[in-house]
Amino acid sequence: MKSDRDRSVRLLWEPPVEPSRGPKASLSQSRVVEAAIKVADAEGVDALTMRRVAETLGNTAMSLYRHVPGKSELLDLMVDAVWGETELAPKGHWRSGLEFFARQVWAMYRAHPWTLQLTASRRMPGPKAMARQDAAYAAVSELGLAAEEIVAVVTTVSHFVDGVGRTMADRVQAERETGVSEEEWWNGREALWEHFTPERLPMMTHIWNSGGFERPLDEFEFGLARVLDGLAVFIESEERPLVRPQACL
Amino acid sequence: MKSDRDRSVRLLWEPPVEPSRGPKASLSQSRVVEAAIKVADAEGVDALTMRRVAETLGNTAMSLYRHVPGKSELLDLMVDAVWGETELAPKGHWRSGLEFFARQVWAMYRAHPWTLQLTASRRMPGPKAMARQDAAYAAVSELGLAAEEIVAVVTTVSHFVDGVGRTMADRVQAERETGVSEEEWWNGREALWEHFTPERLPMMTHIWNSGGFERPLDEFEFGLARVLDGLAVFIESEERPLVRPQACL
DNA sequence: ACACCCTGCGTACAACGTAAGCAGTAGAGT
DNA sequence: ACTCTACTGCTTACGTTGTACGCAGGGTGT
Repeated sequence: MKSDRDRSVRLLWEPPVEPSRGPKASLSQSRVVEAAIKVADAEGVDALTMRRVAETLGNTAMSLYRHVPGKSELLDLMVDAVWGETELAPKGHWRSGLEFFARQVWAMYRAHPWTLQLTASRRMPGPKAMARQDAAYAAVSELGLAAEEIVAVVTTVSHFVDGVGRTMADRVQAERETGVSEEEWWNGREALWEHFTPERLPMMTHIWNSGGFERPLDEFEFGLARVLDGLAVFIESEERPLVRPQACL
Repeated sequence: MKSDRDRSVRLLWEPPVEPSRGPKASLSQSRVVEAAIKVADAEGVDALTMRRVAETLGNTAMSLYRHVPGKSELLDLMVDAVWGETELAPKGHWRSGLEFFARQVWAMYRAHPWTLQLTASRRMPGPKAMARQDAAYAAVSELGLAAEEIVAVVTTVSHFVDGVGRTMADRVQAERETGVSEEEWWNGREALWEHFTPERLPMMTHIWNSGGFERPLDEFEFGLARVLDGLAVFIESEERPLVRPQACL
């Protein structure tokens, strides 16, 4: 149990050592991870099976277990690998730093939506994900905030980006699974629209008639600007309103 | 294909009709949905199998298929049922209305975290979820916003709440699966803490040493206040900065 | 009384992750 | 050169999932 998770830590934080004895491996850990990421990118998280990954490498499922302890650890490695693709924010104003952070995470989510469909909790954090997190905290480190306020500010941005990302990821997955675009799909739901009466759903029919659903604002851009505005109110206020610790769960 | 989804629509929006012929059913659709929600609440989304739901009802897996077309439709029904537990906001100031909306959704997520672990896209929306959505739009309907701005404002709040909710849901699931609390689990990761050096992760070690991780601010309360502040800046500004439509995906 | 449409359920199948074990290979030690 | 042994890729098999199929029997309308 304990050793399992510690193996994950070693897997993520320490470079794999090549054995000196025995036949050379035709695969390697990094090649397995790379192939798995390609499969997830191209075919979605549901297609990410050990058999499918092995197939793209010209091997059988069980051969992967020579390089990766199990699927869970493979996911840990995949997630940290894609975090490595993001850039760290340059020094500057807190707002541009947080915005940079948000845009990097958003870009990562768009390139690899499957990361959002994996359970995040208790996933062993790797060095690249941690470096990214550290850089985000650094962006708001010189404003005289208390440590827990620094955490709260970055967390707020993260939660918003996660929220938009999840919606986007679900959409991408649905489009791939059905082969039907979002718009086409909803257009085909006549049976649903029949229930959209002004009596039942006054606001939604009004918005619909005004075209508010057809020409939506960019969810990420709009929301990010608002969230940063809200953080600015907090950060730049004279007397900061302190929200004190409280049971959260 | 098409008829499948239309059946979902009928399932959700039209009350089920009792057949007049044949033996009385010992189960009913609502009893199946109720039992499924209980299982998901108590044992998590992974335990939500047809066999397990049937077991709690004293039946076998296949007997459920007399009342529900498949697992996907059962999930549709479960999600709409829990939306029905939330209250609609009373009329009032936009901010209190949006806050009420956010708190209702948050309460629902806390009571039924599994809703966040289901893929949301293309899940057939039911009447109760729609009523809730309509009420949220109504909260900001009298501010002179354009239709697409109304949508964007509510969407921003939703994304934030979804983000916090997801994190919470993952945490709950992990605690149930492992039987180990979040704190205990991280405390047991000595192998991980060895890599937390000030050179590698300066901000995180600083925050750690300042106790910023031990006494965190309430993620939901802090973030919600910031998001609403940011929306206030937008809503109450003289000349509203218009973010025009743009490719989002 | 008959036909028919219900009911619940047993069996079966194709995925999935992965435990166990096996034959072959190539560097290390002598 | 020879053996030992760590290491390779792979086969087989198991338990769990959603659910298609079809059957025996029950209750209602005619």
